[in-house]
Amino acid sequence: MEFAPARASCPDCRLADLCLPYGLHANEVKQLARIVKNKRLLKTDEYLYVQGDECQSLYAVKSGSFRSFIANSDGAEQTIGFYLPGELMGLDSLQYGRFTCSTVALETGAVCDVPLSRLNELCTEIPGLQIQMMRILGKEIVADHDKIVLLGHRTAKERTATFLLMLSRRYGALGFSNTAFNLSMRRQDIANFLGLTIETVSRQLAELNKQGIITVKQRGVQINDLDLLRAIVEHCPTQPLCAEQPLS
Amino acid sequence: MEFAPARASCPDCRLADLCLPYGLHANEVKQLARIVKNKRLLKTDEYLYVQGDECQSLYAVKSGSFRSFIANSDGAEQTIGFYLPGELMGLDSLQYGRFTCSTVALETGAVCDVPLSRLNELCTEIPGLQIQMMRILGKEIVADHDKIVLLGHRTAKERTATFLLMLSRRYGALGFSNTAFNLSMRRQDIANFLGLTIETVSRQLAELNKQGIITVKQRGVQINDLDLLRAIVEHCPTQPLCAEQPLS
DNA sequence: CGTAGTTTTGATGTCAGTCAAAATGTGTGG
DNA sequence: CCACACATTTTGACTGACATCAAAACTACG
Repeated sequence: MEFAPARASCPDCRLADLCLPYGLHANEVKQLARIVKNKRLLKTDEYLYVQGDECQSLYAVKSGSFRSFIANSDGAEQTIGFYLPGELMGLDSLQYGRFTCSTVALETGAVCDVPLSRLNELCTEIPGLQIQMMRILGKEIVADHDKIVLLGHRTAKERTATFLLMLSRRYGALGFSNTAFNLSMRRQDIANFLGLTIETVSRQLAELNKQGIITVKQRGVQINDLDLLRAIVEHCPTQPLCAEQPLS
Repeated sequence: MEFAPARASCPDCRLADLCLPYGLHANEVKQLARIVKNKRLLKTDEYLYVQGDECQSLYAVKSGSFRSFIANSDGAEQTIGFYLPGELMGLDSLQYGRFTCSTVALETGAVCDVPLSRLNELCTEIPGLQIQMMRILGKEIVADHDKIVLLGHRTAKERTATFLLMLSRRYGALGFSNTAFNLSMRRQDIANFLGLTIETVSRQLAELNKQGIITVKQRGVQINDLDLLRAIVEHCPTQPLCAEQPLS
């Protein structure tokens, strides 16, 4: 999903209010922009970083979408999450300075490279930036908690519906349609993320399609009845994956 | 689990190197100690805070243990995690300033109250404290990722073994035995955390007991063969719930 | 148009959930 | 110290949702 020209710097970036600059004054945003370097371009299936790599920078999604996952010694993967424009990747590295998961591009995309040492320095100079980092980290934690709830005691149907609502909300927050979008990930990625098999995901999507709640055709998804979809996850916590709301 | 006198302040606290003061100079620890107030005592089943409450403070476990969970409108719960001494609770509130989960004492315990506004101020004054906050937040995220892996594609036996290893590691890091300990949570809490039922957890523990790998008697657990227990989770990511290692 | 990758559909098996009851533990008052 | 009530844990029999295995249909790309 193309959103903003990859060359646009923080002060001109349409994603600024969803990203690190949120809440900063114009001159502070300029300071931040000075440390952000090398807007890196990635092709489909290209790795942004690999589990175990030393972390020099965090990465903000400029365009495209990404998948992060943890692999075990057998090569078996667990998808941890998907990243859309405006979201910050690599926060898991803050503990030891190494990435604990790998991140790969689901489609052609671009990221902003935010050097960690410079970011830490700037956080002491700009209190608002430190606050915003805390907000973003809190958001990541809440999103992860929502995933724990998702995987804990949900049926295949509830998981599938929750997944669609999660994307709907996030696309909407980005200014796109929240009822019609293309999935950038394969069925295998969705299934793995939801703790299911591709067959089960396929069957659940087929049934939602048959009931008329959604219309699926390969990667294309149209939500025909958001309320019915929400009703499926009704007996869910507070709100489905609420961490995807814009910061406010 | 009693660990240190509840009245001990940061500079004298045995948990300091597992908690916020890690990596700070003596005078910085004193500054931190000045903002930490009201060491609060809680009895079994007493709530520390409730989902939706406005967050004024983060809480560090001084003694005892705690369970945090998310409840939905039906009252159904998903346990998000357990907290042992030295761990910081309430990090999920950093996004919007409200707790997104509830936290309850599993036994008599004490917490240190760390006012959030003062902590933020101090983070700009003491760069090392800001770094340590980032480390703690990164640790929380990695721990949550491990839980996602745990719930994603694991069998009941693997989940149960992982749970025991997780506690073993954390008790060990605290200076206690990593092979003999008492569970402070009920079977219901374990089952809920692992995305299983109490019957299944009971059966899995019974089988591990029958195989001689562990000896369970109600709340008491003795691990007779750590390697066999690890072998059960062998085909797992990197290391089981590695986020529970001490910061180093 | 042909090959490889992805998704869908169908038939069967199994692990964990559900229902039910017994066993064990915990606390209270006499 | 015992008796009783209540909560927690264990054990057993049965069921069901999702996984597994297998093959067909669809898509994409050279």
